[in-house]
Amino acid sequence: MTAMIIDRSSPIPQYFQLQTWLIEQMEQGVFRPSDRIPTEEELVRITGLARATVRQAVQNLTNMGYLSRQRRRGTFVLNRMSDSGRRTIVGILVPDIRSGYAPELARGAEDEAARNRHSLILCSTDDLFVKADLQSDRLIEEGVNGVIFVPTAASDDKNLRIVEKFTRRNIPVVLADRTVPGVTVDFVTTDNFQGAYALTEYLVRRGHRRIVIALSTLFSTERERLEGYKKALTDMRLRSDPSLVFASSVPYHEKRYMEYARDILGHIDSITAIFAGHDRIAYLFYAVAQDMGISIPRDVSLVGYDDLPFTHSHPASLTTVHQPIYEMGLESMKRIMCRIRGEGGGPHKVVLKSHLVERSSVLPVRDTKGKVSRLSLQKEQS
Amino acid sequence: MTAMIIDRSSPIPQYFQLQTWLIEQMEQGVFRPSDRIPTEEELVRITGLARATVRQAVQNLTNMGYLSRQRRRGTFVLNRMSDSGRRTIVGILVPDIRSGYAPELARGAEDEAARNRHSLILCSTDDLFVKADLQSDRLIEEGVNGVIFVPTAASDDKNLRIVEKFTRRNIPVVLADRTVPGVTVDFVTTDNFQGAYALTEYLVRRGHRRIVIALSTLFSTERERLEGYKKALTDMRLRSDPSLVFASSVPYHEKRYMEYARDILGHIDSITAIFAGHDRIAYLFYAVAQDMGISIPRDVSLVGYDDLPFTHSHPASLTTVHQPIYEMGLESMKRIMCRIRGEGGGPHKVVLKSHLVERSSVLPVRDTKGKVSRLSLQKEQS
DNA sequence: TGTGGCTAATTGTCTAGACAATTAGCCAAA
DNA sequence: TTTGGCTAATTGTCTAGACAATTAGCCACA
Repeated sequence: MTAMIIDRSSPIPQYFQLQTWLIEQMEQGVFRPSDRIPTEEELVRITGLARATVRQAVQNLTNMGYLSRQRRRGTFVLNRMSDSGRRTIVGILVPDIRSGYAPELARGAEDEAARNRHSLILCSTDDLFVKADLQSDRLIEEGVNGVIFVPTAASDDKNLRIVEKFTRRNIPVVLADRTVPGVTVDFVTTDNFQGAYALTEYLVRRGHRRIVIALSTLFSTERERLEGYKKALTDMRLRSDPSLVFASSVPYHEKRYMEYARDILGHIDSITAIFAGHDRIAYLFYAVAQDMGISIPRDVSLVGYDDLPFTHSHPASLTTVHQPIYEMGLESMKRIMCRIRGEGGGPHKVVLKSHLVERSSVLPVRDTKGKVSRLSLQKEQS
Repeated sequence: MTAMIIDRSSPIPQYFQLQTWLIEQMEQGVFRPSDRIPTEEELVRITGLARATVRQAVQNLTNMGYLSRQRRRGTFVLNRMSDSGRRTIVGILVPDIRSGYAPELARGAEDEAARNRHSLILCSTDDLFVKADLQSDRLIEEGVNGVIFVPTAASDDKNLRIVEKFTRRNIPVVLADRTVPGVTVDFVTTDNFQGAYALTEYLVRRGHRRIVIALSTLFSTERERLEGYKKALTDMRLRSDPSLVFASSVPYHEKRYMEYARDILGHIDSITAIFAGHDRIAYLFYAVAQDMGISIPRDVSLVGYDDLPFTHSHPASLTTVHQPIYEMGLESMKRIMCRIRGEGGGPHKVVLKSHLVERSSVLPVRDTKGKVSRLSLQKEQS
């Protein structure tokens, strides 16, 4: 006979014990999808319980979607995998679905979600804490199973509060792109330090010595890029001049950053290259330069960061660092799904590789601004 | 005493009769949210049923979310309204969240949804019927309350099938931007005919006579634009030359359309302006023209349609027609919400106004240019 | 071959009870 | 005031049965 299924002395209700046993049998493949399980009468014989008790257990499992009952035919195991997998909803909190890399990120997450019959709820935060806060309440009400969160431009503290709102409710969170110091959840980013290092190195090797960097220090990504820039300079025996660092403490804002650009391009005599914190900033430089009658790259070289999609079709093609944003969305969703499936363990850190894309916004230095370029000029002349 | 609640001779199960009665009491406000309903024992007295039967009824209602039970305290009526009102989810099916106006559209829909505590599930179809079909199945499984659908590049028939899938299940659908002939649901679009008419008129008034139009006839929007273009020409006493109409039957595809562009720009002598079916096509013309050493607008004028966001920052600023895409998303969501709230009536047709945005991709034609080109064309033909 | 009715298996509905577990609220003791 | 225990109310669990409804599959009959 079967081993004792029901422990009558246990404080756990007997119908519940039977339920658990039935689920176990299904999970271990003893009862497989579309199999018929024992009839109520048989279960009464097997367990020694009253039929009403057996019935309670079976009825519950039916309500929970494990079983399906048909008069006269019996009770059958449903394929719950596909069913429970289907009801998964993941929220994605991005600054603005219209701008930057958000569309690419969302699409990566969406594709991975679709592959697994999950759905993606879209939330734009406009990089504001208040909006993120409201949106996260809504997601919680909606009963999402997980969240992909691009931290806002607010303080670390506030971002942390958002994350905790979810984790307190056992809703897994993955930070995408930007991270928050002190956070204990999974995150997926790219190697911003390495990328910026390579980009700076690229400029220096082409004779650039006075490279302005313009970005916001509000985000971990741009902070890392700044560090990469500094490290590359010191590694190449160049002092990183603080007057060349335009580190704003406000997030990207077209009007505002346009003024920075105007300011920087106003001192064009003292610089040879501009490292824009990301492509949108770079395009602002293009626009402002055109206004001011400055030619890129003839008068000054420019590099960006991100490799946003329209970079390709843009007639003035920008040398930049390609970030695998789509893959970042994909990986974020993969991590969320692992967590939803119940994977434990400390926070995972996924760092994706980015790579330099050489286009035509950088020229080697040819004038009297740098020693190396003077040498190369002499060579060309001779 | 209360009227007879249970009809013991009815074939309707008695627990079910009790259930129905309880729901009625709640809906009629006899038992109101957070009220305590009679205890099982009291219900036994009232109905004359066995406690197990009463229990079955109450338990079912608990499972269905009508009631909440607490040991020793009693059974309480839940506020089901707020619960079901909040659970509104709307799906949005766009070609690709990364491209064209999809981000703007999604954001409009999202903002309107957020204002009403609704959520938006994002689905990209890649303009393919098969994907749209799969995604719509998923949305139905997810139990969405409404759908915003941008018809795919597939046949009208297939798009209709997608729409019907939802309507058969009483899920309201709004078509956004593109419509499908013969469809009987609400739709929101812009006045493509008027916009194209105005744009063509604008070109003609600047002396352009030979205006190539390049677009796909797959979508209602572009078909309407083509009609607007033709009407404007005939209204201005110009014959619309079929050889100037490049109407492709395939959807936008970079490589493919690049060849069209190359082809058209190869015959630049016989034309003075190009009307690109939408901005992305226009940007292809920029790129190809640059390749071929052709200057826009000096050698040929160019107009687009849509006014995609990056139009602004693009250094070669395109004269185009601004479509209120954000508002389109907003209005689509508003219509869906009306339908979800149960508003009846025939299909609503919302047409938003677009307007011409004059930038610098068009130059007036000097008389000689028109004449010369006409002559050269005649030579070629003879 | 098809048809209609019978039978037995199975789940669905229901009764009449018993005892268990939880806990709000009261009351007495510290 | 706080603490701890008691009590009664209420839902939770369980038994042992009965009859109802549905229907797959068989069998007999046309």
